[in-house]
Formats: sequence, structure tokens, C-alpha cells
Amino acid sequence: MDKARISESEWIVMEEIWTRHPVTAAEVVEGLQGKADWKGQTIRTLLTRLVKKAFVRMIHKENVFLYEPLVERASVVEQESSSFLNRVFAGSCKPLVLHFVENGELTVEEIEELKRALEGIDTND
Amino acid sequence: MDKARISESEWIVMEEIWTRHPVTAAEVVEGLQGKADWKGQTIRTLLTRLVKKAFVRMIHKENVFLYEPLVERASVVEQESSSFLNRVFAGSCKPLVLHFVENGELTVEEIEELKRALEGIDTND
DNA sequence: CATTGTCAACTACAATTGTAGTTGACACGC
DNA sequence: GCGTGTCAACTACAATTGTAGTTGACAATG
Repeated sequence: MDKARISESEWIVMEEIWTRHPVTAAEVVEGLQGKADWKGQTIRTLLTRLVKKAFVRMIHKENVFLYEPLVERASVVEQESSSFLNRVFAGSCKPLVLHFVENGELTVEEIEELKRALEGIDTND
Repeated sequence: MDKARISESEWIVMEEIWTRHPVTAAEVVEGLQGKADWKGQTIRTLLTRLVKKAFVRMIHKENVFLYEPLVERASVVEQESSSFLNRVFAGSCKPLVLHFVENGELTVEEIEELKRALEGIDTND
């Protein structure tokens, strides 16, 4: 029954944890300089909430506390994406992709890559 | 300075307004039977909030109150999409599209359509 | 025209979110 | 061992969100 979501601010903190774990709170704070204009305490609060929501755990190693993700980024992205898809595109994937393809400022290389990806899809449905 | 967002529940109400406007509150309530398990008052509260946030207006016509969207669906989708993109895909469009292309259960026809869309992109960048 | 139903407007209230301040314990330097 | 800084834990508090209940005015009905 863990229905908790990662809020917008929490997400920014999660990114830091995903990319740099295991990290101390201080490292997260430092890593977010320039990315978010928050006081250290704010970031620590967000960390605590992420722990409470079980997206992150805190481990007491020697004399420091380290934060580590408890969920994989990919799995949360998956979940968020499908929630977004349902909310904004009413569960219909194609308009979403079309939207991003048309408005997404893709580079030529990215377009090529997408085409290749589309070629390669396993369409045994 | 209208920074207000459409919340998840409000979105469901907005969909009803976008597809059926102008509608009365009662019609929205009726239209949401089966889609959302809310009391009528809840839906009316959401309507009021959407009006307060200026996504919808209420017009007093003859003896009823009608609700009408004040924003186009496409423009809100645009905004929500780019916010989502920033949050979950760190502003990089390609991984998002790839994600949906790979996990999105597209039908063969949709894939073809996407390919055509990719062909047709104006890549004068 | 008194009754009753409907609905807009107002009120309610707990949970979540954004954004921190305060405190108390331990650690490090002198 | 005493001061000082750091940081986890706790507290704060307003805004937003989810989810309604209450009230008061107007409308249709008998």
C-alpha cells in the first residue's frame, strides 16, 4: 500500500541521489547548488520525506549518514510516465509521442535514432 | 501571473468540459458517472476551483449556469508535457519519446503513422 | 403561496507540499 | 574537557489538494 508519489521538488533531490549514491545530505546539498535555490534544511526535509515514503533509505555508516535509492529510476519513470499518459493523453500513447515528436525540438540525429527504434520494434501483438 | 496548475482530479473535470462545453454542473456530474467516484459536491468544488484558477468560466445564461473552458486543451497539454518532460526526463525529449515508443504498446498502424510523422518533420534547425 | 428540491456559495478538514527554523547530541580542534 | 560547528530529528506553517457537508436563494409543484 505505498501509494505515495515523488513530488516535484522531491524529484530533483531524487535525481541527485540516483546519479551520485551513496551520498551524504551535505553532498546532495552541494550537488544541488545552481539547480535549485533551496536552503540546506529544505533539502534535508525533502530527504527525510523521501525516506519516509520509502523511495530512499538512510544508512548509518561509521560516522556519516548515507542516502541510497530504494527504487530504480527506470521504474519510477515508468510509473510516472504512465500516470502522465493517463492523465494528459487519456491513456492513448500515440498522441503523446506525436506531440513530442512534433513539438519536441528533436535534432536530426535524434529523429534518425527514433526511426531506427521504430523499425526495431517487436510488433508481435 | 497565473502559476496555478490543473490538479489530477481537476484534470478529469476539465476533460469533461473540453469535450462537452458548454455544460452545466449537473451535466458534468452525470458525464463523470463511471469515470470518477465522486459525490456531486466534490465535482462542484472542483469546478469552482477551476473557475478560480481561470481555466474555466461560469456564465449565467437564462436560468442555468454553464461552464466553458477558458484555455484550449492543446495549450495546457503543451504546458503539462513540457513540465513533465523537464521533471522526469530532464528536458531531454528523445529518451521520453523512446520510452513511450518502447513501452507504449503501440499498434502497427500507430508505428507506421509515427514513422510518417518523423519523415515529415521540418528539420531546418 | 407554502412546500420541496436544486444548486451556487460558503465552510470544513485532513493530507501533502513547499519552505524552512529550532534543538540536542556527537565530533573535532584547542 | 570545553567551546563550537554540524547535522539528524523535530517542529512550523501557509498553500494546495482531495473530499465533501451546510446554507440560503430561487424555481417548480401542488
